[in-house]
Amino acid sequence: MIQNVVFMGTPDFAVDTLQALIDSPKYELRAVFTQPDKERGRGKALQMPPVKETALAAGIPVYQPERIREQQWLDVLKELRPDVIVVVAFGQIIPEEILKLPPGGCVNVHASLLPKYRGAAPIQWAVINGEHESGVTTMRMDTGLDTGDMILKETVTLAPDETGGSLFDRLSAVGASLLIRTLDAISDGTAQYEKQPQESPTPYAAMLKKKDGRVNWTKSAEEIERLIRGLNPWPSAYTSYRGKTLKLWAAEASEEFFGGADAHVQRESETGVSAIRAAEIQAGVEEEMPGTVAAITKTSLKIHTGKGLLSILELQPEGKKRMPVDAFLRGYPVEPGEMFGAE
RNA sequence: CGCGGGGUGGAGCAGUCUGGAAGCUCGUCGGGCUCAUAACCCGAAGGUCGUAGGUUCAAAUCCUACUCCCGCAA
Repeated sequence: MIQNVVFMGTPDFAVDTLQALIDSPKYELRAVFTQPDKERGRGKALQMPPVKETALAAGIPVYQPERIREQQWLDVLKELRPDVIVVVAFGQIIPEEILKLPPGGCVNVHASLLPKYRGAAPIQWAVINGEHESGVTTMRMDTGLDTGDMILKETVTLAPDETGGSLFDRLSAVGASLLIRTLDAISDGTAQYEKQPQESPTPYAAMLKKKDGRVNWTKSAEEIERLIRGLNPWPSAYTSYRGKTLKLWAAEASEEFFGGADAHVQRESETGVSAIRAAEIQAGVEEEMPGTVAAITKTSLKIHTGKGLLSILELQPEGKKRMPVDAFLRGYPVEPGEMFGAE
């Protein structure tokens, strides 16, 4: 039987789950732990984490430890006497003493089908890697990173045009309901704990850095397209054009080729990319280099990649708003053979 | 006071430095051509040049303040 709950979380993803707890009549939310306010935005103004805003609006006490592992916070938690601690994207490693404190344990909501995509950015990486399905897993935390015993799981199917943002929203909602069901199961003693395998079948889903969004044009058009979707809306994929940053918001891989390029495609599939590429370089066919403009019409812009053409659909020049590609082409006369991503 | 770019007909841009008739590529509307078109030809409408004030014979352009949008950084 559990009643008293303490919540730990920080970003948007945690808000749906927090709200579900606030709305739940069965559980009493004793306190919310979140990261300290940080300087954000252009003005350098101090801004509170989304979780804090939601908690304050609901009148829940908020604690913002700089370091949760310090003794004082353990003391605070002991006094709160939580039956269970719910952790959703908190952003700090929780020490073992706290993990062991609540009788019901520390329950984590993770946005992937564990053991796949352990780490801080499972949503984006699932899209980037072209997964056809992903989901949310709840688990009882242990000292490893996302390695605890799994309790409940819910699968969602990824749409062909799924973006990091759209999947984020869906999994956020799924996570909220899954957590409540998980608490119910723990509370009435029906929860089943399933051990995870030691090894994850996927690479660790590391926190995304701005730099991860830089497009490597030697990758295939499909891979680049997935990167653009996975990093939309944050941190966004980008390249450079005429010395300025150019964000890419939407694109599609295109098998379409033009004019004499058809011959190259045929040969590429038979003899391999590198041989053809070498021959082309030798022949001075620079417009075939990855990153160069392959074809332009009034409403489309196709760029050579390591494999196939990438048709840009929506982009955003530095200092401008995002715009569809046809609008971009009206004001920025792109030349065939011009290079993207050159610096 | 973190750094920087920008606000010009419906869209995207040029023009600002070197003040002197509002421009380009599109879109829209009307007409023509075509089997056909996000094609081509002819014609038209549509703008307080972000706001307020200042300098000047004259301001999109120079000066001041304000406001909104965006990129970087965090």
